[in-house]
Parts: sequence; C-alpha cells; structure tokens
Amino acid sequence: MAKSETPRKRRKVQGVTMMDVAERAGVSPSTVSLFFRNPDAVSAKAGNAVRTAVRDLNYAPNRMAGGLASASSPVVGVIVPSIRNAFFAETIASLQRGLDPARLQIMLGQTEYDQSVEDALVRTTLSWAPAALVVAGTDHSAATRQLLKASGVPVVEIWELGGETPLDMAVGFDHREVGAAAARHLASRARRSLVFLSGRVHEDKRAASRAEGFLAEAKALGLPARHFDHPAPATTELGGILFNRVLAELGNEDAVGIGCSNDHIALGVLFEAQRQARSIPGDYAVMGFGDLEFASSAAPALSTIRPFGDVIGSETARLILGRRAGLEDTDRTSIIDTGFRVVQRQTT
Amino acid sequence: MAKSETPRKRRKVQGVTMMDVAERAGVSPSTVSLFFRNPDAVSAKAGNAVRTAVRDLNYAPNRMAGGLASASSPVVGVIVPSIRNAFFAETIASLQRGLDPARLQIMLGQTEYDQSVEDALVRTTLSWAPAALVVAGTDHSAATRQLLKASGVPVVEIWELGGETPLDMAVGFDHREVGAAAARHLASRARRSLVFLSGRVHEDKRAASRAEGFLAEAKALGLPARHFDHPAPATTELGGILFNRVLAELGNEDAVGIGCSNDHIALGVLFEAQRQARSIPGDYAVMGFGDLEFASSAAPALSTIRPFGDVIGSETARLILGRRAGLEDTDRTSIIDTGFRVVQRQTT
DNA sequence: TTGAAAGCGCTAACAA
DNA sequence: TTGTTAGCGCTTTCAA
Repeated sequence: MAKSETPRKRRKVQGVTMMDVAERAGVSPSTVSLFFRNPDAVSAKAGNAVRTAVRDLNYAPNRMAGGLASASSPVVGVIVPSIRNAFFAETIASLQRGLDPARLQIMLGQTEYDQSVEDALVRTTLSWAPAALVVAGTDHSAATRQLLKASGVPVVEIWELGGETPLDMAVGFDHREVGAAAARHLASRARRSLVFLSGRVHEDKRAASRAEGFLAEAKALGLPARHFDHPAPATTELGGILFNRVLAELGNEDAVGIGCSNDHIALGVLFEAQRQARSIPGDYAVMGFGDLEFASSAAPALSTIRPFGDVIGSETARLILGRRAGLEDTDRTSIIDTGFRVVQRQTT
Repeated sequence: MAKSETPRKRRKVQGVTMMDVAERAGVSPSTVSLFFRNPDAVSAKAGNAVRTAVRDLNYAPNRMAGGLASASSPVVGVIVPSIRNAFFAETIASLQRGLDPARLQIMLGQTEYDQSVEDALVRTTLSWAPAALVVAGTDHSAATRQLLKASGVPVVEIWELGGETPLDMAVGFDHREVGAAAARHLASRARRSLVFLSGRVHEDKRAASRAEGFLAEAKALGLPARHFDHPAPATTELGGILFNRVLAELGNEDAVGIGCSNDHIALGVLFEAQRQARSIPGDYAVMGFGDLEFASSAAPALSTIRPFGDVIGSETARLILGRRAGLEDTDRTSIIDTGFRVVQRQTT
C-alpha cells in the first residue's frame, strides 16, 4: 500500500501520542497533560475518560517531549567511581527504591576513579536537565564544581563528609573518623602496635582518609603504627599479599592490630593467616570496613565498621524528593551524617 | 494578527543553545547540527568556526531536544534484577565501557526479581526511545515480550541462553550446562554422592537452571543427588546454614560433592566446614559458581565456574553499536554464547 | 556544502 | 475546569 502520499508532513514516529488520547477521550491535549501531573485538577468525568483512553490505546508518554517542554526530565544522574564497588551498588539500589514512587529513573555514570572522566560525565548528564545529580565524594575538579553550581540542578554528594564543603546537599560520613574508630577499637583490644592495609589509596580518596584517621589516632594513642599500601585494587588477594608484608616486617611482634581499608582486604588477611597458621585474634587482631555480606559468617567472624550504605541511598532520595516538592532547605539541614557503627566480632 | 509583542515569548531556560553557537560561528543552526553528527560533511572553515564557538560558549547540546527531534535518544536502558548482584554489576561496568565511545549512557532499572516491576520498567524505559534495551534473562511476561517486539527498539537479553528463544539479540550462556559441568567435575573427583545448594531458586530462574542441570547430570552419571534450597538470598550466611543441613542429613557419608549456586554460598560452606572441623576437599568437595574476587585467594582456594560477565558486557555493547551502525545481522549471528570455564582449585 | 522551514510530543501561560 | 496557543532546542527534509 502506498503510505502517506505527498505531504511528508508528520514523520510520526511514536505509536500513540497524547493527542490521540485526547481525541479518544474527547478532551484537549492539555487536559490530558494536566491529568497526568495533577489528577485532582481535572473533573472526575474528564479524568475517567482520559484514564480509559490511556488504557485502551496503551499510551506511554514520551519523556523527552515532556522533558524538553518542561526543561527538566524525570532523571536522576548518578556518577560513582564504579558500580562494581559493593558500597555504591548498595546505595544505588536503595536510592532507586526511594526514587521509584516519584517515577524518577537513574542515569548511570562510572568514573573509574578518573576525575577527567567525571568532568565529562557531569557535562553529559547535565545535558539531560536531570531532576538531580548524585555524585560520589566531595572532591571534584574546579571545572566540575563550577559547572554543577552554575547548572542550578540539585546536587547530592554521597559517601563522604568532613572534607570539602558540600556544593549543595550531602549524605555520608567522615572517613577519618572511621579510621580513628578502628584504631581506638584495636587499641582497646590490647594491641601493642598497629598497621593499616589498603589498596591504591592514591586513587580512592575515602580510603586515604580512613588511613589518615587511623594513623593519626594511633599516634594520639601513643601506639606505633605503619601503613602498607599497594597500587593494586583493594581485593581479597591483595589482603593476603599485604599480610605477608606485615609478617615479613613485623614477624616477631605479637599483639598487632590490623586495620583494613575494607572487608575484602580483611578477608584476605584471614585466609592468609590461616595458611600461615597465625593466630587471629591472638597475635593479629583484624578489623575491616564495610560489614560486607560475608563478614558475619567468616571464620573467625570479622570485626568491622558498618557504613549504612542503604541509608545513604534512602536519605539521598529523601533529599531529592524534598527539593522537588519545593521544600526549601531552610528548615532542615541538607547535610546528613549517616554515621557508622563499630561491629565487634571474633577477629578483635 | 499583529506581530505579537507580548513579552513572555521565549521562556529560555538553557544557557547556551545551538542557535547561539550558530550565530557566533556565523553559520546556520543546521550546519552546527550537521557538524556534530558528521564533521566531515561540513567545510573545514565552517567546522573550525563551530568548534571555536562551542568552546568559547561552553556549549552542551540538549539531549532531550535532540532525542525528540530524531526520535531516538543516546540512551541504553538496562534492566536487571539487582545491581548489587556482582554478576550484573560487572557486566554493566563493562557494557558502559563499550558504549562510551558512542556516547551512549545507561539508564538503569532494577526489578528485584519481580516480573511486574520488569513490565513497568520496560514501559517506562521505552518511553525514552532508547537506542537499545538490555534485559537480564529470556524469561519475560507475555506483555513485556509483546511490548519489546512492537517497540522496534533493539533488545539484547543477557546472562541466559538455552531457554526461551531470544526476542532479538542475546549474549550469555546456558546455565543448565553450568550445572551439568559442575556435577561432572565433582564426579571426576571421586564423589560418591552429590548435593546442590541454592537460595530462593523460585525467584532466580538462572540459579534454578543450574540446579536442574546439576541434578540431571548427576542422575545421568548414576550418582545419588539432593537439592537443598532455602527461600533466603544466596549469601555466605546461607551457605553455612545449608552446609549444616547437609551435615545433618548426610553426616555419615564421605566423599560428598557439593555444588553451590554461587561463590557466596560456597564461601559459607568453607567457613562452616572450618568451624565444624570438616575436611575439604576430603570429605566434602566444594564447587562454586562465579569465580568472584575472593575465590582464588580463599583457604582452601575455591574451585568454581567462571562465567565471563565482563565479556557479556562488551559483546552486548558490540552488538548494540553494530546495530546502530546499520549493519544488519544477516551476516553474523546476534546470539552470542560466551560460555564458561571450570576452574579447578583446592576445594575439589 | 549550506540554510530555511517544518516539525518531534509535550508543557505551561493565559484566556475562556 | 478546560481549551488555545506558543514554544522547549534540536533534527531533518528539501532546495539553493
């Protein structure tokens, strides 16, 4: 069949549009639009007609048209170092859950711990006119900070507090305090010297803060402390490697307290200690960070620090929805400290 | 109608538009647009003028306007059960890397293993006119299948092959075969009976397939086999619980082969065996699935099956970019089996 | 190779 | 409460 003869006017591309719905419902398009945004502003009769038409035609609104017209899209940009990181994964899952009722979707970006990538991602994401932008940490390039401020888009910085002043809103906790708490906890377990194990601390600013806090607190407590870092990612395998370095350099000391930059490293220490027949927590007390899934079931069960990554996600959602609802943040602070908890188990 | 001289004409909302760039560069907007999509189609002079203007004005295109006009947005929708699942996280990370050069961004959706949520997410995501849609598995509701087919959007189903016929493209592997391979491997290690441990197999279709394949192969091999499932998620903790059930019910057997639905469960078995002073791999050989980060460093090192989640991501990206480039899939199949590898370590 | 013109599908003033 | 109208910023014919 010959399709549209001459007038290549409408290069209609979407099955059902709002106009179709309006026609079918016997109302104007703007009534349909209004109905979607505020059902109560429309008469029951019109509302029902629209509802029926939507169902009959199986209509789904075009988000881009809506976004273009309203200069804001139902998208929340989320920019994190890596989604493979269990911390961010947990927060994103929980954030999404919180955003769901508002029908906001997540647009994901991963920086791989590269600030220039972050810059690019912020630019691109901003070009969607997102309802909000969520970024990990408070450490951004000057260009990015400038861009974010200028954009007028609500920004939530997550998983870090206590460093740079937040650009707008922030949900997280102070990683230096985490390190300090780990050192204090180990000290309370009669440790005579402390070490901190980490991976590529030069890239992971938050891990670096934990190390700093740990070492500073050790000093304050009058305990000798050393830091073993490695340029590799902070994995279980690295934990084993680092523990062997500890053994090589402190092999004849006992009552050592080992703080780990995360639970993966701590797990590696546990395994390696088992292989090397070292006693935990006797000679080496071990403290992780993250309270990851396996921590409580490890043998021996891993003492660690729990960061509440899910709360970070839900609070972030709350702030975003609050801002959307037009609640100004005069009445409540928009910097939320979700804190952390020291969880003592068998390794300390 | 006189020329409207009403003031509220343009509710300009974006700092710099393509028109501004065009004006500054001394060309028309359509030339600027053309330059972005195909720089070579524009004269060097015009191209340079545009490039300079873009830089000077710090222009970022409005993606929604572009998407609306072209009826397709630079977005790839990704719908998975959960981003906290390390498998999907790895694939998404790798997918994003592959999509990056084409400036495609990921719009994320999580179903939490709920098909009605999947339905809703597919609808919503489709309303962005995405360049492609990536969904986990091949098991979808009839409505979703219908919607996807009708949309004309390229669809890639990932992490599963061998079940339903793919809707369009698919990248993954056969989970039944994984289960069978695990059973065969354990049989080859002189096991006299087999068990399979899993969590909420009623929700996780792929885990169910692995269990099925395992049990069917055990039968084919003439080995007695049992399946221990639990409605809880497949975690390390659950591994310990399930292992205790194994001990309770098969306590006086030796040379048992334990297949686990994933490495978390296997890790839990390892820890619990250590607590209960059971010998691995002597009395209990253990086989995981996933080759997660900790598997190779565990003590004893965990035998497992490696699924190549990163390859799934990169191949998915390749298919999407290929489809975009207009390459029809007549010349090459668009169903890619990424396979898996049995990795033998110390637990078998 | 470039530009004019006509929308893409929706929202938002404003008027009725 | 509803409809009219005029865009949002970009892409895409088509003609020059």
